[in-house]
Amino acid sequence: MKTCICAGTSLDRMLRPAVLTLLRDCPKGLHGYGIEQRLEEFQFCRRSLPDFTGLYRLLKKMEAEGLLRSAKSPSDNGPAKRVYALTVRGKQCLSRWRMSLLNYRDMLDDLLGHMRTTLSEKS
Amino acid sequence: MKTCICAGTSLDRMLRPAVLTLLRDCPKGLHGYGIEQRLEEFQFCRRSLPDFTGLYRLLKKMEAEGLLRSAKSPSDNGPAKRVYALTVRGKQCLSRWRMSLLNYRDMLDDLLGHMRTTLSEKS
DNA sequence: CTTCTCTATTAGACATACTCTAATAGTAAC
DNA sequence: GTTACTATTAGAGTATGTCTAATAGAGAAG
Repeated sequence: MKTCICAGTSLDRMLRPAVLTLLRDCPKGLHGYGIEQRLEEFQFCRRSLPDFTGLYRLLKKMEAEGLLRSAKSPSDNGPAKRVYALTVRGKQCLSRWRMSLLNYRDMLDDLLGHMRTTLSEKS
Repeated sequence: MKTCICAGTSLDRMLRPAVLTLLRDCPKGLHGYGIEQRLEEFQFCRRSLPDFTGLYRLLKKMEAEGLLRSAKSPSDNGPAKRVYALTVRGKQCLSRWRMSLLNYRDMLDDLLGHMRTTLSEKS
């Protein structure tokens, strides 16, 4: 039997702002593999790090959207990396994300309030 | 130009727990159209109510998953309705959702903390 | 009777943001 | 040469939506 979504394996839409935050904190840029590893710092990645494939595709998409720029960079201990860094638009995007996530938190609190409300009314 | 996701139009995964909550509070059951209207009470639906098609499909899926049961019911002022009500598994699912959403809120707070942290370090 | 509005559901096509499986390839240690 | 770590990509599938559009009952307005 499949596990129900209510088990809460992951919450979407947190990866983009997390990537933007990591890159803001690392002006020299980061490559996909390095980003993946640093995502451990975020609580929403504790259960399991996001899928590599998905992350790499997201980075390409964000570059196409003008939020990131990238350059190939040779590596000492492996194949060449593609290093991503924030653009000006990426920085603007990050600050808008902060407003949106605050709003999301309010929505979550509201929903949790609805869920609790009638539970206590029933008791 | 398309608007960026950072604008925060909506947050996924809130519809299922909201539907379960509405049905918990209405033991006689509700039909799709009625659920749609009551969703206005939830803050995450303020901007725009979810699409009818999506809601009806969700209800069918949740019934197939054993979370809801349904029955046809004639209507005074329109075509017959399909009235949905919670099953025991649906109630269990709802209480697990509460735990998951509390966890989501912690993850969101953590992410917001990361976003703020280095902003203040920079100033 | 026709048209409009409100009620009520369904179908098809698309978008987004993931996941899982798998392949490819460089470097270094053993 | 096999294993381990680094690094990226491709293909298929899933979950959760959106938009457009069709169908259909019932009551009111003209």
